Amino acid sequence: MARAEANSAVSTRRPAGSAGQTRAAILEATIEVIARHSLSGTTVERVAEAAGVVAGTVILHFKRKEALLIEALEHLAQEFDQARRAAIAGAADDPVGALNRLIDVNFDPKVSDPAKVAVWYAFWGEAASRSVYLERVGAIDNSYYADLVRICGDLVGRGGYGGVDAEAAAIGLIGTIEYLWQEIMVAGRRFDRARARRTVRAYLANVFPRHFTATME
Amino acid sequence: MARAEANSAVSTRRPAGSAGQTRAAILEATIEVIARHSLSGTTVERVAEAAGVVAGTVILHFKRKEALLIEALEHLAQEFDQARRAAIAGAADDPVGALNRLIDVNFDPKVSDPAKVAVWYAFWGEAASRSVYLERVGAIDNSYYADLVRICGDLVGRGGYGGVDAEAAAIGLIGTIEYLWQEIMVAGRRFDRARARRTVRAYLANVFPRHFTATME
Amino acid sequence: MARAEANSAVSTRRPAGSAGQTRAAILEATIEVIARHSLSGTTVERVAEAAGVVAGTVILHFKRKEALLIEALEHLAQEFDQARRAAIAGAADDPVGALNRLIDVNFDPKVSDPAKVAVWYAFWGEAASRSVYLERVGAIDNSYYADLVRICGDLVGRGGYGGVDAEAAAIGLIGTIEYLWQEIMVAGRRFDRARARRTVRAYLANVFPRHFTATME
Amino acid sequence: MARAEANSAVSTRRPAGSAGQTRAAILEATIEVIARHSLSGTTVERVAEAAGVVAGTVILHFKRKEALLIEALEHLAQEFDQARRAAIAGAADDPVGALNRLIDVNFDPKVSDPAKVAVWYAFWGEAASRSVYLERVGAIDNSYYADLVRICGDLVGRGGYGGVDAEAAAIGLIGTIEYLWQEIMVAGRRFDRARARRTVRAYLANVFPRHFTATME
DNA sequence: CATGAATGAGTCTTCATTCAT
DNA sequence: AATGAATGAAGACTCATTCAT
Repeated sequence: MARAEANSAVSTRRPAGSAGQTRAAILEATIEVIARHSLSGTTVERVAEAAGVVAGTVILHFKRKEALLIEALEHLAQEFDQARRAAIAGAADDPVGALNRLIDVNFDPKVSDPAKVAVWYAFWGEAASRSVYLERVGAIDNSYYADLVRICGDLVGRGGYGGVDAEAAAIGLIGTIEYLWQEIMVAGRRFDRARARRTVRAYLANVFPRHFTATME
Repeated sequence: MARAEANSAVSTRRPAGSAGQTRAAILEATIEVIARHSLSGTTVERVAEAAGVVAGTVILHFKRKEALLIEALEHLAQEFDQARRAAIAGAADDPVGALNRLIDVNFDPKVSDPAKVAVWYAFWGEAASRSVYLERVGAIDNSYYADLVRICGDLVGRGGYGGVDAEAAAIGLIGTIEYLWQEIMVAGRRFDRARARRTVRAYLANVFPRHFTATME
Repeated sequence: MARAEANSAVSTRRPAGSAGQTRAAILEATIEVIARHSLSGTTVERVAEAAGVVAGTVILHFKRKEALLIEALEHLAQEFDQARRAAIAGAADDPVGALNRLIDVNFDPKVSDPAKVAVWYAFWGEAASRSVYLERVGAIDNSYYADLVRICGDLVGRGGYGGVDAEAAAIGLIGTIEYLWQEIMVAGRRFDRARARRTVRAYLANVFPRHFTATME
Repeated sequence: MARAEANSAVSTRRPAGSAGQTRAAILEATIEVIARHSLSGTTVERVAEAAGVVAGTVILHFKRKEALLIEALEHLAQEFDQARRAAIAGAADDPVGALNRLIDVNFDPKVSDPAKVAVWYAFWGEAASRSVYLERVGAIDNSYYADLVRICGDLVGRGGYGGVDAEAAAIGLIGTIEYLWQEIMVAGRRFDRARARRTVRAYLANVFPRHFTATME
């Protein structure tokens, strides 16, 4: 909130050669506004106000509102993707550690910020009728899915869980996390992250009892 | 509705029941339009066109657009709720049968119609910023959750699954179904319902191996 | 000016089933506004105000501003075309009479209304870069040209003007009239129509001395 | 312009003369842009781009867009005026030669460049509602008119064309040329200049048969 | 009950212009 | 002299809603 004012005390506007700063502020403001007003209530004016600029400035930087939304979505998608990818790096040698890190990252306050989660679901809600969104949202979800199936498969194989269906285990894991994310959207700041982590671990303990317990950390 | 047909033959009176018919047509049209254009692209005019009336008529019946949307959501929520409730009726005596019926109903083509699923997620996407939606969507999800926890708890107790966390098992089940519903939204008519049912059963087999197998039916 | 108010004393708006009336009023208003403000100064708002409606109503009837302009142009073009065509009907039998009637019609106050003339040149001014306008404006001018060449050719043949080039005579006639039309645009209400007619006849007398004199009527 | 290149090598001083060069480039670019996009489509940004500068620079040199347009019009008007004046210099002694030179200059590719002609009519189109334009465009047209009437009068007197109305002859000449200029605007590069010259001479031959023939040159 | 015509509040977008650098 | 960033006023168009018929 009130980003643009920061750089200059006297003049209300025009902080000089600061191109990217304004852009970034607008992008951040977009997330805020979508979270508060949903996609259908997101207007260029509201975004501008939240970014401390004027509507024209938003268009100046993003050409069209649609482009702004897509860029905001892409921004978010990449943030999620990178965080998850970092968490499961080296999963081949340590699937259990990878899954634990994945849980942590999914409920890290910075990643699963209520505003970001709300925005994520806002885009999902429009995805069915907007292929542009679907491509972005869908792409990251698909790669996430593939990674998890691989990790669960590893664990099934090496952990001696003969009867366990790795794919179903992975889907159950994703679904469990998603269910809890939906709670974030509803509960906002009151969401209990520790309990959420415990619930996911309880889920994993149900399927892989020799490698997980609900109360680990 | 049956009444309306009765006097369409003689018609000594004004087209009785036509009011209710129009209302229903508009409500149906609303689902169609939201599915195709998302909430932000749903206009009274588009709904009217899909229902074969003019925009004024839509307002005549629902007073405000917002009321129309809420009623459409409520309609959908009740449809889902009733179908699920019917499926798990008598769950106390037969938790396994209840869960199997629940799976079937969740992937019944009438219940999980791509359009309806898309609309459901569209409302979810706006729920964070519209408490009206959240109440409706949230309410049915909560009662659904409570029912499932109870059923899973029953199964854990009676089935001798000592180590299994019933709550986590229920959440995993809901999440698994939800994950597959998202696939419906993406895949539309191409969605493979049989495979979806198998996946959910595989999930249940992972947690309750002595009562479920992936390929049951 | 203030067309719409005429039909209803009490209510400021909504004259009932009067669809075409409003359309016509807007079209007339468009001519007025273009004449006063030129094409680049013609806004939907100004047109609406001149027509006694609101900007949205203009769009309601014409969908897009561009369509309104094109329709206004077409309206004008047809008016000119019909008037001229009527004047030269039966030219085959009486070329001299046809030319005289053509002169009269071209300087008839209703046809060569200063506003209409200004609008005509406004469209000409944009025609070079807007093929839509060019097609309309060009089409009527071409047929006009062809008619005149034919009539002059007749007169050359039957009148015994051996040395006269009919095409050049026709072009000179069109050009003379056009030159005087430009004066209308400049002089507005002060334009001397009688003198204009005399000038054109003087032109014809220069070329066809045995059939025309400057001061005929 | 030559000076600028001279010090581009050493450059002990600031790029002298660059100011005037930029101004000229912007003026030229303005003609280009108006020709391609008409007056209503001419934006400072487009002009700037065509001139290879940014929008701010255009304003820097001309203060206001309106001033730029007026200056461009004045530039054009003077170019036309000078060319025509040069052509009819010495007309008193040789009216026939003056008229022939006038024809040539009017269809000289440099003078009647399609872009320039389009721009000329673009200004005409707005002249009715912009007195600034009317003054400029009107002024040159008036002096042109007066010159031609004088020349034709001379020819009538000295050439023994007793019955010919000099004023009407002059107006017919101007109108003929104008008619052909409109063809330039429509036809662009495909315009047949030789045929145009022939047509004008045919016109003069119609009026002054003993001094002109269509095919002279 | 239903419609067609109209409204007016908003929304996105364009564009001339300003100004610090 | 020139630029890049920003502004703000104005513009076209959308859309929920009103209302006489």
